[in-house]
Amino acid sequence: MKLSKSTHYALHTMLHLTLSHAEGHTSVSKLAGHQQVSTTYLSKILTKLVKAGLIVSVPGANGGYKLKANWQETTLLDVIQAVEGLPPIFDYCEDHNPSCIIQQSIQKAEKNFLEELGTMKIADLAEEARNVPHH
Amino acid sequence: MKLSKSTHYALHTMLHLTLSHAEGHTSVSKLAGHQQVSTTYLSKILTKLVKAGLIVSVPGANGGYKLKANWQETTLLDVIQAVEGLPPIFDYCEDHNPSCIIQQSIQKAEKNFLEELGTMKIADLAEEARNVPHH
DNA sequence: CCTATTATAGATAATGTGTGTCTATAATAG
DNA sequence: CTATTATAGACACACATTATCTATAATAGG
Ligand code: SF4
Ligand code: SF4
Repeated sequence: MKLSKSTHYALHTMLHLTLSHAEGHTSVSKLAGHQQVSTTYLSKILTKLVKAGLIVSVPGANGGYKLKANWQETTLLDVIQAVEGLPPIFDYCEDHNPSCIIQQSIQKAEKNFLEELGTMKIADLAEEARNVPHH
Repeated sequence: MKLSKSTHYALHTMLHLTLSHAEGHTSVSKLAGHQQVSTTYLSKILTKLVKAGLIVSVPGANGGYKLKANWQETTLLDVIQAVEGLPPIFDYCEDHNPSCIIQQSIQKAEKNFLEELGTMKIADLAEEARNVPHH
């Protein structure tokens, strides 16, 4: 029961891209500079965000990454699922008995958890982060 | 982001012990017989439940496991935390910046998730399971 | 064009965790 | 005393995560 280190990198990158959105593209080397992660490893994670449609990439000189068109709508859930794939939290159960009370109970809690993450917009977090020192 | 297979075994065992609570102790070999798991492996998981105080063990002939005294209060959260340890879902963050907005947001959702699991009593699940075919 | 820059993709390795087995020990009932 | 049962430790295995290295493709600018 955890969120991976990769997800942590992705969330920080999304927060940074949102805060510096007006400045155009940002290269992976600059994005990695804000965290303790290599450029090659971070680039693999960012490619997942690109394929999920959360950010846009431009190769070549002066290229890099920027947020997608309607970036204001992106939520924590979008980023988490882009990196980790679709859940499920209750890993072992392969849905082979829909009437099972254990499965039902955990999936109910899981659903609420994901829905709450789906209401948390990166743009809102960035707005709050402007007012607070960050490391 | 997942719950382990061991947790699955633990939940099924707790459900079974609750359903057959009137019958006294049950040996690990019988409990393992209801699932596809070896006795030695399941016994390690059950020992965690014993140390967490959720069940009681008696060694020796005619020994086995039974639920603790006020077994009606045990929740899904109790079982999960007994097996997996205390969370955290957001693994990488070691609490080193309480003002971080990412940490705050995820911990808020996590707190609600755990609280919901804390309201789900095994005894209630067992009561519902009596009315439904189970595999 | 040519070159520097940048993203992408593949192969590969290191690490850690979950899963599982085997064996030995301790405790209890009869 | 013996059979039964829980507990504990050592160990092995599979798998996912993390990470590095290298090669390739695409773009900007001269
Ligand atoms: S018994 Fe229930 S929880 Fe276990 S695998 Fe089947 S459906 Fe899932
Ligand atoms: S920056 Fe925030 S989320 Fe990342 S490790 Fe620090 S406190 Fe945790």
